[in-house]
Amino acid sequence: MNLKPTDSELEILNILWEKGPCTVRDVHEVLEKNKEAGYTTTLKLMQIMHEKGLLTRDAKAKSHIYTSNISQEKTQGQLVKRMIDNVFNGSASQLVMQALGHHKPNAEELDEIKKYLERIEQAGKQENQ
Amino acid sequence: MNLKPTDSELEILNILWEKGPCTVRDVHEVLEKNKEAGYTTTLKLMQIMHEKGLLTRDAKAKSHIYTSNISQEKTQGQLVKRMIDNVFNGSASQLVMQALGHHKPNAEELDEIKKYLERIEQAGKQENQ
DNA sequence: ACAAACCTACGAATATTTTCGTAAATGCAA
DNA sequence: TTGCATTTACGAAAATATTCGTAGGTTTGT
Repeated sequence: MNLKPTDSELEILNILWEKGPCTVRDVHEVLEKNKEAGYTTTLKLMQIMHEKGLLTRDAKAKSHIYTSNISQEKTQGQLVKRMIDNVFNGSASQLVMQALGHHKPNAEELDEIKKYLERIEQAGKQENQ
Repeated sequence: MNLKPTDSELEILNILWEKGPCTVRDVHEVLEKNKEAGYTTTLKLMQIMHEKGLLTRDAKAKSHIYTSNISQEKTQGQLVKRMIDNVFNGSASQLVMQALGHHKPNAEELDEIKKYLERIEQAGKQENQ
């Protein structure tokens, strides 16, 4: 699936990824904390997302229950890939540097990243033997 | 300046960042390599970008010469920040991992990233003394 | 000077996203 | 059952992005 969720759609996906299956009301209440929005606006958005295949829904209950139909990881991956291509001319490491420069990771995150790098490095050496 | 260039605008900005000041024709010829597009479409886009303040232009020459009015670094930074907030729930390191996972950096890039990380780490230790 | 080529400005059509009002259906409580 | 609250479906307005045609001006070559 070739995905390009809009900003509004992403807001909804984030809620569903975090909270799991939700009614429109559930989602709407979370959205309302951060911004003005009419209930039917949220409803319509989720209906459209359903049409697009971004969400599945269970209509058995009195209120329909929506679930994200795309994985958070895959979506993140595709958006990152798009950004590398469109904004960083294909250079993933440039993106990495920008991300690190802007938002310093804490010690724990640093460790995680370093381990990840070492694994990549080891794999690279293997290939060159 | 609060920036949110669209995909089309980003294509044009990328060209201007790489080639420096350009006429509409210059930009259009590069765009044409990768996609179908009418000349007046490119013209209109660049005019709108000029209105928005994304581009400056010199109308002295027979053909106007456009220049990006926003820095590549700053724009990249803002887009990365937006992605961290909207897609990775504020976690820069998650974005980093995704980026590294998708596009393995070569040895040189790896070195660069590791040095960067070490600098961050040292700075962090200083703070805790 | 004349025509061909090129450039800008501008309006408008098209597409997409976001928002909301209204009507119909459903569930619930008195 | 009757009325109120909630939900869905749907159409359409509003906002934004993209595309292109046409008119009018400038430059260039002959």
